Amino acid sequence: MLAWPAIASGDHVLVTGATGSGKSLAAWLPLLSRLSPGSANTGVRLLYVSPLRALSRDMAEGVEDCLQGLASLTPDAGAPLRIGVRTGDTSPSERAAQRRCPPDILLTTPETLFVLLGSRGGRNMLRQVGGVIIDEIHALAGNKRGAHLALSLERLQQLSREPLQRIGLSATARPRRLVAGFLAGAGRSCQIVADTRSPPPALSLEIPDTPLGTFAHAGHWAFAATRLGELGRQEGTMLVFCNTRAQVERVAALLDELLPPETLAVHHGSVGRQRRETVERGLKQGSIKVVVCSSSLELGIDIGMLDRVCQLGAPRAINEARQRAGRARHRPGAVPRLYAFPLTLSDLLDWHGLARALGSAQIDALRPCMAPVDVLCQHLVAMVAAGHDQVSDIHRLVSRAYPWRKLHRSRLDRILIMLHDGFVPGRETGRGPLTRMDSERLVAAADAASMTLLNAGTIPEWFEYEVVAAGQGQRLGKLDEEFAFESSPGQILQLGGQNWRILSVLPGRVEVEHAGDETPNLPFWFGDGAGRSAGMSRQIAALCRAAGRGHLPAEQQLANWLAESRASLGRLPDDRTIVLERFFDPSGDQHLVIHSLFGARVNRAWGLALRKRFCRGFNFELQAAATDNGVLISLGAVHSFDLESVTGWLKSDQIEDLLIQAMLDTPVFQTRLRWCANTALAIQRRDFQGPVPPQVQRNQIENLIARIFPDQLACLENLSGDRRVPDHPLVEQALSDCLTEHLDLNGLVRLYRRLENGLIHVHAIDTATPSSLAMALVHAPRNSFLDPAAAEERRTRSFERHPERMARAPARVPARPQGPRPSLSADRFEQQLLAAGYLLPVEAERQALGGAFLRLVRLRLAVSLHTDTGRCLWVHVQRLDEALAIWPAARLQPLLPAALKPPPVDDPDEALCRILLGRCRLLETLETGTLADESGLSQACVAAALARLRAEGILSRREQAGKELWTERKPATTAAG
DNA sequence: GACCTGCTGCGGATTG
Repeated sequence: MLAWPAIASGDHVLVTGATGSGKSLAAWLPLLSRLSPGSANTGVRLLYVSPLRALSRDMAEGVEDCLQGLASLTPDAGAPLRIGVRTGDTSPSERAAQRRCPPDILLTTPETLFVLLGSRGGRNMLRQVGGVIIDEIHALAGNKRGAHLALSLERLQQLSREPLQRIGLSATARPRRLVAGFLAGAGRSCQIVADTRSPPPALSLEIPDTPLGTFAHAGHWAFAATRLGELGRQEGTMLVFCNTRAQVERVAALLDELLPPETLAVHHGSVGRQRRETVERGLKQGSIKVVVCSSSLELGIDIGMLDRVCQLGAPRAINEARQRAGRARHRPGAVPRLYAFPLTLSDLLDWHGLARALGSAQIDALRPCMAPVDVLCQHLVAMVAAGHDQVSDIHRLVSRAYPWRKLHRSRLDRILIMLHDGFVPGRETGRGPLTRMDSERLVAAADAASMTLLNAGTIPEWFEYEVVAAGQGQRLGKLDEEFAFESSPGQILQLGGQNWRILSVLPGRVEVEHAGDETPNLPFWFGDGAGRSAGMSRQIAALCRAAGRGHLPAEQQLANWLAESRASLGRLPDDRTIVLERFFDPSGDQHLVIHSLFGARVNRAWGLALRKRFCRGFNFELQAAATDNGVLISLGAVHSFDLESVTGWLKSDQIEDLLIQAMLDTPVFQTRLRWCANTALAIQRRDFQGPVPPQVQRNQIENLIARIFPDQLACLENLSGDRRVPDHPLVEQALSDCLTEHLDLNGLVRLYRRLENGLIHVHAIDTATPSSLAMALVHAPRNSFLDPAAAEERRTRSFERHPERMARAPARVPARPQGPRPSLSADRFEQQLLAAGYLLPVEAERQALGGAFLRLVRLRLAVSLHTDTGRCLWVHVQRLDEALAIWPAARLQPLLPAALKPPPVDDPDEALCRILLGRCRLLETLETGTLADESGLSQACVAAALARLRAEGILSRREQAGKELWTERKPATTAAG
């Protein structure tokens, strides 16, 4: 194994390799062999940090076995090495024992390491540490949790009397240099040992008999359940991954009847810990055969060797697919197999993108997490409380941590001033200082140390209701605050695959009892959706580009769908193409879809920025939604714009400012600010009494906002122009989190630069009915909405309410004039004349209707209109008001009595639009030059009216042989599926 | 008519 010499050399080493490649052993063995057994025990010498408590626990057992194996080889080696696990689960008595007599090897989590560094006893334990293993480092390197760990490692390095060797383990780590830099710290070198021999997982696509569509039908679900039941009844164990907790519960309910009793279980983040551990044990021992789970069983904890892994829908990232597939046949050399259950056409496309990525060994790149202020605050308070009192020493230490390698001293000073001010400059209110400057020395507040220990870590808090079994007090799981709030006693709910009857809903707590087989409600949880990864999006876009060039996938349904989409849009969106599609709904509202395959974080940013721009341009709050495949903007009928100009409304250098203003209006900003304030210790999540209740924390965040950011809570009517964002490190951090985590600002700016440089092509098309790609956005789920309007208030709902033809006011519906009725043929001619606006004599003669016209003239229902440019047009008197507005100098023949001659309408532009629309309906296709010529109007005048009709979505334009052709768009129907 | 956002973490030191 290549890792051994690298680790034995004493360098920092990053070891990457597929799950089951033996990289754990490769890291542990050289380090264990170096620890001399039986030496005087003075402290921990080898530290292991994993992102999961359960992983540390499992690993301790594995290392114990390994040590016993080594001991049997060298029986006279003296006292065995002692192993300890320290996490939040460790009992107080065990903690005390570890302090008195530290183990040689300690396995822990990043948060507990921070806590240990924050106490005198913990620091004493850690002074001898010479090596640290960071497991599953990819789960930490790109986020605040990892940045937090990076500072802990620097503090550990300074504490330890030994040079600290760092070993990182990862299944997937890219960019490797970033992860290696993160592991070693600034200015230190790191060897990289990569095992690239892992075979790509095999995919089994499980496609239902009924064709897939935009949505999953009941039949598709039934197919998936039946097939999962078949697979589940086979020999061996099986995992079924779903993308949401709600979906896990739903699948479990469907599978329940298809599998032998007691062999099915549920595992996700809102199932109680005790139940989850029971499920993990049952799976490992084989008593439970099928577990339906969310990503809670994705990372490395030991659940034994699984025979089959299934995925409902499609994973949202390449690494996710790889990790999940790796759960099957978890042993070296075996090819993992993943049973894929696409439920929609878009899932099918995703799986083909994933197959490309897996086949070509692509993995998702981590995004670096740079210098988060809130994380630094937490460490600064802990460091000062632990006795660091010189700013220059602290600056030196902090800037060795990779995320802060560029930290400027003035920036650090500013943050220390904020802590000195108790987060609110120049105010007596708020909490007092956590640390203060006392004649060149830093001094911590009396409660600073305990605050850091009680509020360690960066994982944000979702205010959830605890579900508790009445009487026994057993914690069964958690419910979303909103779901719990809407629940009432007597209702049945399903949680963890079991049914519970609600007995009472108390603040923060729902008491339940077992509820047998009654039909339950399925809970919902509002989480944060990361969206599809950039790497996976690129694969899908590349696949679409190939399809656009005729290289359609072999899978027939997918090929048909892509071909059909290309036919209706004219082009498929891909990595170099954005397609703009506009259509009307049956009530006449306009909708714009930007087909952009760059993923939900880019599209969310795009939608919000456009929404802000529209809002300013039209003074109109419009509805919008964003998914991984596009943006939907719903407008009223009144707003007209040129479709091609849409991308030009934003400029790459204005996007950031627009998005800042857009984000300030959303609840996401307040939540992110609360998370930052929690991490920075500005607002405590826990105190000596236990968790601080949600309503108290919410009040505190409002108070904090009122002091540092009064504009944010001000009445909107008192504000004009942009809101001024205060110069406050926590506000800056919260905004940065909004723009780079919730949204992908940089991704959108890069996309816009490519648009502006012509590297991305824009294709615009007006469609009569939404394309099937657009239908996915028309029916987008509520988690994709970018505005506060509720699901029942969406403009897109008119597609469900009005299956009949698109309602568009006809150009004119004239009342029948009084008087003698003409003959039948004359009647038909009269209708045509009314509808057409005007007819050319040659057109009427061609139909031998000259006689019909003369009869109408005799009845004083029609006239010839001679324009001042010498054209002759036949016009019905009912439309003479419009005609005279357009041709005010025209001469009528025969002359009409004044009483019969109407005054011209007020709006000649509108009149021309109506007349031209009539011509268009008569002739089906119009050409600009011909129209100008026959009417005697200037080409510019005609073109302006046609453009207006197009902007309103009534006409569509195409070019043919250098000519501009116009047709009326067909009415929309409710195309679905 | 359907589809309806993942997971991970969490006192110490002393007294009675």
